[in-house]
Amino acid sequence: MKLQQLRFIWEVARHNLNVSVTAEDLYTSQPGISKQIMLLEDELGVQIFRRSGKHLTEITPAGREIIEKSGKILGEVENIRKIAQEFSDFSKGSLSIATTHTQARYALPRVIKQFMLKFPEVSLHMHQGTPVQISELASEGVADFAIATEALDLFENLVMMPCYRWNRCIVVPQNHPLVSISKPSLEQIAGYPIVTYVFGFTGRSQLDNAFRKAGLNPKVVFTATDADVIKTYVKLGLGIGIIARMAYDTADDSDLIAIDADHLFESSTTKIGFRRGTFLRGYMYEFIEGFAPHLTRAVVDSAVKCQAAVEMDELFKDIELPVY
Amino acid sequence: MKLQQLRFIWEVARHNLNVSVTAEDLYTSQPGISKQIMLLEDELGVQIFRRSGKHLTEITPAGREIIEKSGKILGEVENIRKIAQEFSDFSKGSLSIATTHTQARYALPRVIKQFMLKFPEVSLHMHQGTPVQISELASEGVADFAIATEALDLFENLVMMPCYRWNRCIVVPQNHPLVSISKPSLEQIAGYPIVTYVFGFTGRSQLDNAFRKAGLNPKVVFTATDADVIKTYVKLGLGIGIIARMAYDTADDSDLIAIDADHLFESSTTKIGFRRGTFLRGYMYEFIEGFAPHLTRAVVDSAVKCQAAVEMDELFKDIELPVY
DNA sequence: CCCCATTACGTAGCACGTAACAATG
DNA sequence: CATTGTTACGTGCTACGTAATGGGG
Repeated sequence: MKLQQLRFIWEVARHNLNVSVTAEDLYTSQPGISKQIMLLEDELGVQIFRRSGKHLTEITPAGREIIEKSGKILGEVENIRKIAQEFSDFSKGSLSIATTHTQARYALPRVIKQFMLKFPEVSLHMHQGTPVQISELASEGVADFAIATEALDLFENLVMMPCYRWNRCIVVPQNHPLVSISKPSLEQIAGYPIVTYVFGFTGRSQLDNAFRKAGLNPKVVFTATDADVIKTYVKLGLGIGIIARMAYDTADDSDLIAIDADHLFESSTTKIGFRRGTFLRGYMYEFIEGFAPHLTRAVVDSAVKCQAAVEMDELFKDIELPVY
Repeated sequence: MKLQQLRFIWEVARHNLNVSVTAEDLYTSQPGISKQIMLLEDELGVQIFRRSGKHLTEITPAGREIIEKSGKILGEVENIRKIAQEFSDFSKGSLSIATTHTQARYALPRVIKQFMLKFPEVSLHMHQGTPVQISELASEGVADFAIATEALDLFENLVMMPCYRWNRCIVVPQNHPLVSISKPSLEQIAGYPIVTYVFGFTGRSQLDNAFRKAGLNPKVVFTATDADVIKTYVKLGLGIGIIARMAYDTADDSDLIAIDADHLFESSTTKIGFRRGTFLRGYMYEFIEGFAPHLTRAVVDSAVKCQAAVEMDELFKDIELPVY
């Protein structure tokens, strides 16, 4: 049994059992992978993949378990690499963050800038995607951290911790009738065409909940995954926008008026998550703390130890989250 | 990074940093190991072992963590092997049990015999040793199971479950004055020279506790690790014996009289333990259940999931243990 | 002075790449 | 017929064993 054989079966499983694209992705030859897989199956005496003719069709039950263990092993191998680097040069390394447009555009710049100043030798990588993609990246160990408001809790093997709470604002063109109302109601808002986030993004579910509870069915005329696009279409007069408050910039968006909507919607919580069992470099702890000051190294270490969601709740019940 | 490199550093750590004996133990050459270790250190950019001249003197902090992770990896590799074998032929495999003389001689024979009948193709290996050695063997994955009454809870990474409770009896030669007393007291017993187990074996600690609580300091004239030796010396008239009741055989020991001692000592509990995170073959579950009928597959699986000792207690609080 | 790790060196095995082949949809 | 996995084959690397070297206690 070789580590690469384990990597190969794991990667092939990850690539929908397509050996060719796996090979391309790993910068190696397709027959090489094929052969190593067969050698492994031979050594173990079990089929890992079922074949029909010249296609891998599915993973056998044995294969499923073997691949799962392989994933653990590869994770630990990665940990060893990180440990070694941490001890040989704690200031050098890499940090890859998977996140949504909203976070990347509005919440992270300040933190990232500080981080880069403090750790100039750490190379930073940002992956952007949907909340689900983001979680997947972290859960597979491709990204060190996932930062998002939704979907993070779908993945069992992610340790995730609350970072900050935030709420929405309504953005309208300057001459809009809503401007004159100090605290608009849900009903009043639902009277206008709405431009907001796509479902599954940036707390969209909380937004839908509020309207549903009030028995309202507002007309959402346009959705986008990011506030920049939403604002653009609000400026075009397509409707009123509902976006995260941090996405409203007084300077850049001077032709739009923001109206607080704290009284209308439940606040949402943005979380940071990483794969359970990952070794965290020193600078990773510092990044987390830079992003969410209450997440000190000690708190993070405690969070890692939590198994059940209940324990996690217990841990954070006395901690005041920052609010934006 | 190669799996064998990880195995090498792990084994060297296990062998008190002596590369030569490690090589011998692994049936390979000493320079081979040396070189692979250096290659690994080179690749990782960290020293794993500290050297003074030509000796490995200690493990570096980085090495400590790396070796720990390597242990996990090697364990998972072992699991993959077991999984593969389970799926390719569930009736074939091996089972190695580490236990004390007492268990091997009195508790296990019946179970082992049944097991061998049911799984003739599983090769059985018994390791005998002190409770501490036994626990070590299981904790390192050399043995699949540890069965003992003492010391098992010293190892954090062992899942251990109670199997049965038992108590002691006093064995005396036929003409001994104690024979005429129906329920002797601790004081009466302490009046005679005592022959019993060595400290750390077969519930010896419980025995000491009972005397200490009663403010007695009996004269222990001879100790042994097993009941056979104890009985032999009792027969020689060296003193009265205190042994596990199951170690008294009506037929073989007809020249000795056994006196129940349930009323004098707390009962002891014999436990079975295995390394946390180990894949258990089907026949392993069956072995456990054969030994302790309440430890069904479901119960064992629940026990594996327990993290804290409290959860484990909770799990077993309603289960009636067999008593011998 | 013995023990033990490192260095030197030769070889056998194997992982990997290229090219040809076969099967599937 | 395009896509994809397997077989065939050659080669360069490397793990491993033997032998020689050097440091410590």
